[in-house]
Amino acid sequence: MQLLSEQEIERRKDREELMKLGINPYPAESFDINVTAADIHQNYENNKNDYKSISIAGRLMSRRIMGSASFAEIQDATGRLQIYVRRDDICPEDDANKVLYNTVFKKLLGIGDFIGVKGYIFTTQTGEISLHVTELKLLSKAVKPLPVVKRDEEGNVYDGFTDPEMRYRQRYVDLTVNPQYKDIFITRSKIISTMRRFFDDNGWLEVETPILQAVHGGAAARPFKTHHNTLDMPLFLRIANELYLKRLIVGGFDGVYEFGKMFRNEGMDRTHNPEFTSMEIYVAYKDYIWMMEMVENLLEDVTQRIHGKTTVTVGQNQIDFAGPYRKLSMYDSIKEYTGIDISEMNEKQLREVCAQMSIEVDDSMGRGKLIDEIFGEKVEANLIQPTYITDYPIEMTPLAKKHRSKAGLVERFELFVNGKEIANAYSELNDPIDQRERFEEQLKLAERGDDEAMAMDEDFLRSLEYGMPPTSGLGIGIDRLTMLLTNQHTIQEVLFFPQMRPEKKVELATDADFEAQGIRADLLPIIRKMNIHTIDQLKGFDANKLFNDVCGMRKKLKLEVANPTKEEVEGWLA
RNA sequence: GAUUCCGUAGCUCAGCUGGUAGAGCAAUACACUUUUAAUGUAUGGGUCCUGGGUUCGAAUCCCAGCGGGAUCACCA
Repeated sequence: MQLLSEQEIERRKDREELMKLGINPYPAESFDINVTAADIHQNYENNKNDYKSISIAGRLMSRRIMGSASFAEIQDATGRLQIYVRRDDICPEDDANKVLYNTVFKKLLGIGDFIGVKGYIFTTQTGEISLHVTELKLLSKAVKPLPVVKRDEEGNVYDGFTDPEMRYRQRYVDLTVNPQYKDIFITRSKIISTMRRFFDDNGWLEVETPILQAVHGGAAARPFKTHHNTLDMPLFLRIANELYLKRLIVGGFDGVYEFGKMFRNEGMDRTHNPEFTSMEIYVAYKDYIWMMEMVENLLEDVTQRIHGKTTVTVGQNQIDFAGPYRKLSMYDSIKEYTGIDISEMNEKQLREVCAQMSIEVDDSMGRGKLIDEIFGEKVEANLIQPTYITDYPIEMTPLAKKHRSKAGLVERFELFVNGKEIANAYSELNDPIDQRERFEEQLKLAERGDDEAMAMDEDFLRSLEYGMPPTSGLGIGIDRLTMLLTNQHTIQEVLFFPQMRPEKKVELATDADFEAQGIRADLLPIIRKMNIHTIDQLKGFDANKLFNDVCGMRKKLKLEVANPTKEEVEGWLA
């Protein structure tokens, strides 16, 4: 049971009328098309002979009716095409009433309906490439009115469909009336397909690893918890897939990668969605130095493919993805942007530095976390052009190998672009004894109250004990990368269906529900008109008031039905 | 989670210090054979987010709730 607006009722009537005329508003058979709107606009001028017998389908997006001829626009997946519909061209000569034009096209079709049309392309007097329609067929009737977004020749938008809530909740409407947003998703798809091809060309294998994990490892984050009935055990939605991909390197693959959803049970805002897409890749016999060059080649390839060049405009900035990128160690970056050398400082001294800079810290933070806070506060936002920050303190990074020459550091880099982290990579830790100690350090942090500290994964340790070759690993957040390359500043714009709170749905009572309460069917229009749509609303009334109001509304609506008796109304509320 | 702004017709939005809700587009009806966001004339369309409170009277003021945006905190 749903409440319908005037226009929705009207369109449902149109649907019925079409059926009465013997026209199926939802025909089953396919409608063959031989051209797209974009093709016509690009190629008609130079190949006019090729456009004399075309068949195209799309959604009716506007109509301008002038008596026995009309202009309208249809929109297919590639864009819009104006169509010219003339009564005597689409109606059979023996139909005196010209039903297809006068009734079907003018009255029973509306904006949003899908139609298929055949005819020939011509150019109107005002110079618009248009389709002169000789055949018209309804393909699907829309019973909800589409918002009408208008644009003039300068591209100014009138009556835009702009409310973010409606755009995200009803993405299908957004994509229909704001087709420019499709480009974001097309680019997103190209980013992924370009990366996939790049990896495949190198002989690395695309793999899939478990999303349901008994131990959630590989990252510092709070997980979603679920339960498996047959096993009667808790399972977690993965927060990372790193430990599984490394098991595959142990198993003998030279290179494995996975594009996949990760799930983190944390805050939501314009850069965080509870599920997000990550790409992780692990390549054997390589280190993080090698990985830097690989990332440069990868991002050059991706930006070339989507923009035809390596420079991308993001907000006010022009960012160049051609390598090599600037490299700066974590300590040097802090020195550069704060003037303070923290490389030799212990936890206590770091706390003092944080206090000086009025950076908020708490007791659960160890040395690594404190450095990360300083970096996040003072350095990160300054890294506009692609910059590798390298050589992180060991405390921050339990899965990376100790630095080959610098004590207390690990071989890790993060790539920062436009002030945001885009990629994270290590020379992977493959010493099982060292790895166990690092996990134990994490457990100590957990005891101090760090609820994101990593859990011990015994099976992963066992795999390392069998031996993992030296390996370099990389993770890239696909949503964030897409935001960057499409110049969007919210993650919701690069996700088709960002997570939203559920829409509140009021359970409306049906006519039968009201009749079950003893209300006569002929009184129902009165009840509805009084905006009583649930049994609870009805029962909230005082019998006297309800009796008076119903009789009053009957009079107001001038309905030819008998008033209920006072006893009748009391019966409804019983 | 905190702060703040917002929620009015299918869509985009007005609505002043409280007095029975307005416009444009869309819809409906009539006229119109080459129009370009926008032809003309007429008509219909509302749970002013929900629930309380103040008041003779609430879209408007107050409180609570729901949903969303923005900023901040945490996280990728």
